[in-house]
Amino acid sequence: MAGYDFTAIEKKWQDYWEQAGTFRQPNPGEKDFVEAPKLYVLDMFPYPSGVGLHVGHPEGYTATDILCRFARMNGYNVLHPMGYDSFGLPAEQYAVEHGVHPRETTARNIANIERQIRMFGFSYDWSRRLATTDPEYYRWTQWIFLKLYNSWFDPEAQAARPIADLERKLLSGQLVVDMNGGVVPAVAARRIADIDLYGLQVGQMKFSELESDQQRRLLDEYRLAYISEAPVNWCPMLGTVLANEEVTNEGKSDRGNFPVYRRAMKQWMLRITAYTERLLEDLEKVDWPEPIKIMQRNWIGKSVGAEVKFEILGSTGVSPVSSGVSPVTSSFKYYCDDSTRPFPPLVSLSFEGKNPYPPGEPSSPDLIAAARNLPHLEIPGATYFVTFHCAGQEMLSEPERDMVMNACLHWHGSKCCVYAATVLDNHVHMIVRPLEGESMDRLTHSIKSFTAHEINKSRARKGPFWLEESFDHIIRDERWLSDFTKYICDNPVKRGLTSRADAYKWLWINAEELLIRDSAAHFGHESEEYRRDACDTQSNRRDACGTQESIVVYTTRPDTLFGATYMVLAPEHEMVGDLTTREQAEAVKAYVAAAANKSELERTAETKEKTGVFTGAHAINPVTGQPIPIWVADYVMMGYGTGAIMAVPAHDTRDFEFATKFNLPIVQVVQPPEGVDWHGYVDDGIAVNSGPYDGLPTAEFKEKITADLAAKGLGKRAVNYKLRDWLFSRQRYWGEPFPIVHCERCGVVPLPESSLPLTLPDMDDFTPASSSDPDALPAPPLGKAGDWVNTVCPSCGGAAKRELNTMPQWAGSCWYYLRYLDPQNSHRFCDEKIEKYWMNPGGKRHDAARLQSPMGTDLYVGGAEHAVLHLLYSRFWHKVLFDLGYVSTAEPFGKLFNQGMILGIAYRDGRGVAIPLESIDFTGDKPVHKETREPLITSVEKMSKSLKTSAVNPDDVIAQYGADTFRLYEMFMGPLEASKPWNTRDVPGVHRFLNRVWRMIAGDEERPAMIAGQDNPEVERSLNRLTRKVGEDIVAMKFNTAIAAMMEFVNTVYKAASLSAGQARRFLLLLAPFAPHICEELWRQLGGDKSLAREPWPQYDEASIAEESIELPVQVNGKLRARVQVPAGADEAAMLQAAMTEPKVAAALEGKTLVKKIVVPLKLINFVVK
RNA sequence: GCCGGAGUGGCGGAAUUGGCAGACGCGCAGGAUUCAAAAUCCUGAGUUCCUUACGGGGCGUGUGGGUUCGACUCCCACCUCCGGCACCA
Repeated sequence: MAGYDFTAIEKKWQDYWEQAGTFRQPNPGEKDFVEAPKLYVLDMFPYPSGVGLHVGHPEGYTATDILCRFARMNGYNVLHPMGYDSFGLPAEQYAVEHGVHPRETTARNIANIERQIRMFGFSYDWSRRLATTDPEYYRWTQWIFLKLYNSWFDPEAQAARPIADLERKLLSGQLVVDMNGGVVPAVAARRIADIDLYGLQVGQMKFSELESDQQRRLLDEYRLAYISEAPVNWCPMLGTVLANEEVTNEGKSDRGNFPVYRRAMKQWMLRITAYTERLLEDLEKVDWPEPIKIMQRNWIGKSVGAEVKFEILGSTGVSPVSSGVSPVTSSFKYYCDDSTRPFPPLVSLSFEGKNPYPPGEPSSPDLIAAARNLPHLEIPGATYFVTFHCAGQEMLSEPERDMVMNACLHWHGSKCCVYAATVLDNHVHMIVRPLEGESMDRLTHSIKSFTAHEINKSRARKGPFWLEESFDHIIRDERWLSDFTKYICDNPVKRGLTSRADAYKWLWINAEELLIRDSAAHFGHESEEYRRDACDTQSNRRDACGTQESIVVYTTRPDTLFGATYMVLAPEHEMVGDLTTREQAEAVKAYVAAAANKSELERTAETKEKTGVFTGAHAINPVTGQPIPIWVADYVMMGYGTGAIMAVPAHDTRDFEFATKFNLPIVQVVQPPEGVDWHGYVDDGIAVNSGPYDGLPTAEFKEKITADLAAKGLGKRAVNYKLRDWLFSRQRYWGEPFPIVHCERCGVVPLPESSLPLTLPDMDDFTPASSSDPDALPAPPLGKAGDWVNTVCPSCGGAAKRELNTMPQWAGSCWYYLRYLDPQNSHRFCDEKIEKYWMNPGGKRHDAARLQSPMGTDLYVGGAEHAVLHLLYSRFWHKVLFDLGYVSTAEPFGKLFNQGMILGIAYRDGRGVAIPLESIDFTGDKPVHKETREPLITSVEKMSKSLKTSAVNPDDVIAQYGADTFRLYEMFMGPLEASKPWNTRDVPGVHRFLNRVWRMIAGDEERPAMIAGQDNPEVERSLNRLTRKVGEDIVAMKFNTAIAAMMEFVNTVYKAASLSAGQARRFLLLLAPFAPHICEELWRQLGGDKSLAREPWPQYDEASIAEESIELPVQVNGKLRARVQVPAGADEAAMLQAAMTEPKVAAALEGKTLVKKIVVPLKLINFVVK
């Protein structure tokens, strides 16, 4: 296509801008910095792949460039940088395949993509260019990691604080350690009785009393970056673990489509979950497209519901044959034909069936499970059988068990009498009687606290030790006790019960039998009042101790509790083993093993068909008192809620399917609206079959039952999130190394900041281990760099090994917008003052805020594919930096704009084969194949190389039409946010427009330019209107209509065939942001002596836009009948007059009754007639 | 399945947010220029019916209903396509 010489012009002006430094933007503090309102316009930086630039990239880049050029002409200081997200898997894979070092391929790819980006003439400040692979860049990525590592999330402040603050608070006693290893505020005990021997609330420990090693471990549990052994997505083919986000729906790796398995592995995690609430709340502060906000909210997945406790019933052969109204008042019958007891039973019970306690040493799970069935009661003067679980990190060693046992045996004196104690499988079992005035409730706390203290004092280099989860039971028969005492006395090992097998079995069986008799007798005659007291005591204790004798479920529908007819545990649930009966053991074991071995793919592929297996155990529905079976099924996941559910088949689709398949009872508890079947009805309704709650609407019911359950200690309000902590390590070479060493003596040790950057070692063999075996172990490539791996510990100077994992690709992109602010700074990731200037609104001009956003970058443009991951991760890092005082805004990106995807058009024949453009005849209504004349189907699809017709290479388009045409075409295609097809056949249209502009101002061989000596009045009005329109459209990012308006203007000029040089110049300024090269050239031809990039944006004259007369549409009964000309200032009467006298209108009104006259001033008139 | 977004000429799309549907561009047709073509310039066109013509009427924004003097725009139900999430209790 003939026309102006865009190739030469574009080269000329790109060189000019580069040499003149036209777009270099000085920072505050630099000598050529000028005080002005700021505008920070950010593009999502590209990943420099080997393929080069895609047509999608320049779409967003052109949009931001237009806005930036517009802002400069409006007097803003504009920050508009570009860089490269150059670490990552594809670069490494490409390098592996081609046997070239990723550093080389990355450098090559960057060079190519930068050449392409520069061809477009974008007004980037190239002096701020960065690459995430540059050691001077990732030095600060590592630095931020250290900040994460050295911080914790202070729940009181709801913010990140240095970990040193936590340590200080713990050492000062402001915070103490509770029995679960949690850090809690030290509250003043309400009663003296709640304080234990060491002045703490019962069940708490002072941090300072812990070994230094234990202290360190405790602190590690609170860091924002921590190592955790958690189930992760392991991809053996890629030889790396992947984030959830990098695994596809089909359970394959995002890259390469390899199978991914769930495996427990030690990995670095970032505690993003600490920020869920703030990540959610602060979405209100930013100007983002609502759909993107919704996607982020969905990803975080907050739901409000309740946790409900279900008591477990019968597991080790003890099963109820009848049950009462509540677990507390249930009565039991047991059978037992054990004849090996050393002492005869003191109470006769009816024994049926077989022996639940087979010969041999009973295991702790057996005992615990049995204990769970027994009621908790607080009876004055009773003797108790108590079981504690030792919650240390490892199994106790033999000497430690003795230590614990002795500690328990010697725990007596003023408060209680300890008859016996033993330790078995990390469980402590004791027989204790509180002395007068003491309650067992308080005693158990003291015992825990005391014992833990004693043990922790003497344990070295092991994790902290706690006692938790007590099960205490009453032994009240004095005669039995004396027999027992006699037995102990007769025993060669006095009181110690070290011949555990016999002594223990004896102890247990008798204790249980006595207990049963006691309870039965007790409930036979106790008053209601006493029963309530017992209940209260029970629930209080559970709150304080945590419970293992019950299963806690999370539900968003506590209102359907009466319809919970069974329970389901996730296969990974820790209680599955304990619960399962011997009869079901095989089946459950097999099922759990199978679930663990399934890849994600297999597990999702089976969505259609529910699977599961019965554990043999039952729980008690807390509101109906009915026993319900406990199942294991993989449709319940360990990672969400508590890993256990109450199943309400009547009102949950999945439970309904499951119950139908396994023939479980389905009970309706919600009444749907008229005509709707209640089977599987999941929406709100009216409660039925729900006892006292019948008739309540769902929402109200939820509130009420949650409160009622809480009052009884059976549940509480709970909030859950789908968001999980961020798996932050990869077993790859091409990523940021962790600034961490592992020292045998000191454990995990961070490098000092002064030693950064920790650069990647130069390696010849950086290939990751690849295997098809799901059980292959990760072998990070860095492990092969021996010299690099072996180092000294910065803390003790001893031998240490470096962390072998690298950071994921997201790391570098989490903060690059901050580095652009001050990219050369070698002392700080970014200067404080500079950060404040660019990240906060401000500037002297009154209209500065027109383009600015309230915080962070003023505009961030990129594809919606980053709607969750990158944007969530960045916000998280930014908030941590904000909490620690390194940045001044709560959010990084004030305004976000998502460009739509550019699709390709493919023409396919009947068989679905894509036909190349050359073989298509477009002359008819429908495209047909040139040879076969077969009609072709036009389909719009994602661009890919396989669709011959749809893949577009920017290089080719620019070579043929130039950058200005490319820019203009992509902006003219449609709204920026919409997905739209690239149609190569439309490109010449905008090119033609630019040629028309050229001929209009510069002329060509055949025709002179249209420049006249004076303003053309018609052109003037049109130009004023255009000036307003283009300004408004740019601010609103409606570039397509701005371009259409400019085309209209040019058409007007062609009709008028003249415009003045001044008018031409004003027009060029309007077009320049869109098509800068041609405008610069024509500007020069019209006498400009420098770039127009900083010429003031043209003003328009409001008065000259107004038309003298307007055309008024006239409707009759809503149908357009005519148009009349009225003066612009016409009043209502004049408009009506003009309308009614119009012949066609008059004809339509003829003989009809005029009912109503609608007059919209200067817009329209409508007559309503009958 | 759930959550978003979108359906307007042969095609990409426009419509001041309830007031002239189809701006602008592609493609198409006709004309001018040319020996001819390309390029360029001008003109035409949603569709259908009546009319030789000039003109004029009907129908038209995925489908069906509703609100309104008036609906591409608001409400209800449904269909199709695109994107995201997906056994999240």
